[in-house]
Amino acid sequence: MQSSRHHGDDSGHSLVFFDLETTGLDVPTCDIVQMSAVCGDASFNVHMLPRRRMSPQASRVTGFTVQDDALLLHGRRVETVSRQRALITFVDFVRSFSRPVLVAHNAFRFDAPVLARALREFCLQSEMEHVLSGFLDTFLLSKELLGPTGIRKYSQEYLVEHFLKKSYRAHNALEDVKALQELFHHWNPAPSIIRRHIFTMAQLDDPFFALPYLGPRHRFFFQL
DNA sequence: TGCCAGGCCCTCTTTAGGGCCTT
Repeated sequence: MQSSRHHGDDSGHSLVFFDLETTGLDVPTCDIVQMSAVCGDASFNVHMLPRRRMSPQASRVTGFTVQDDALLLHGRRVETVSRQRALITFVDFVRSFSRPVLVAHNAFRFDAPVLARALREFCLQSEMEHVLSGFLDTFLLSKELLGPTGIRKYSQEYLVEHFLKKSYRAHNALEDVKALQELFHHWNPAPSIIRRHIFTMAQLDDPFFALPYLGPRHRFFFQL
């Protein structure tokens, strides 16, 4: 039975902001090294040792390196849990909320498919699908929400600086999710816009699902 | 050892190229 914890929007969804730090940007092959989430005051944060080496670019951006089978953050060892344990506890965290939606910046292209692949490896995808109402991509949502305002840059770091007038430790997953939650509450988008941008894990593998995210030209084409 | 993507969008476009977003 699910708990009734609810920190969400007016449509009854709990918005669980999440972020992954990984060994690189290659969605089909990268490994997760940090997984963080926040929903209201509840937070989740685990580190895990990657199987593949960190790309130099990812190390430079995140500060994570691997040395002697230990994960280091800016040269300091951080505690890790097994990848399976990390994913099981994450599913449990998500399960503790009412009608949870996992929210991330660029979730559709990056965080959601990387998470789905990791869950699939440990046969946890169907369990997560059962628990989860869907994903929400704040990158795509912000384009619709802010496009008419003339904003031309949609990186999370820029949006946080622009709207919240502050900088933060970007690329630390826990700091990223806290900033994203604050940014989202600052925007306070209408439930209708939120609902329009929610997608399920199954839809990640559905080529036709890309339709709602296609640009005006494509949308016009399909309306013909 | 050494290096690393992909798909959409925009425009000085469509016989293309470059930028963005995530690490």
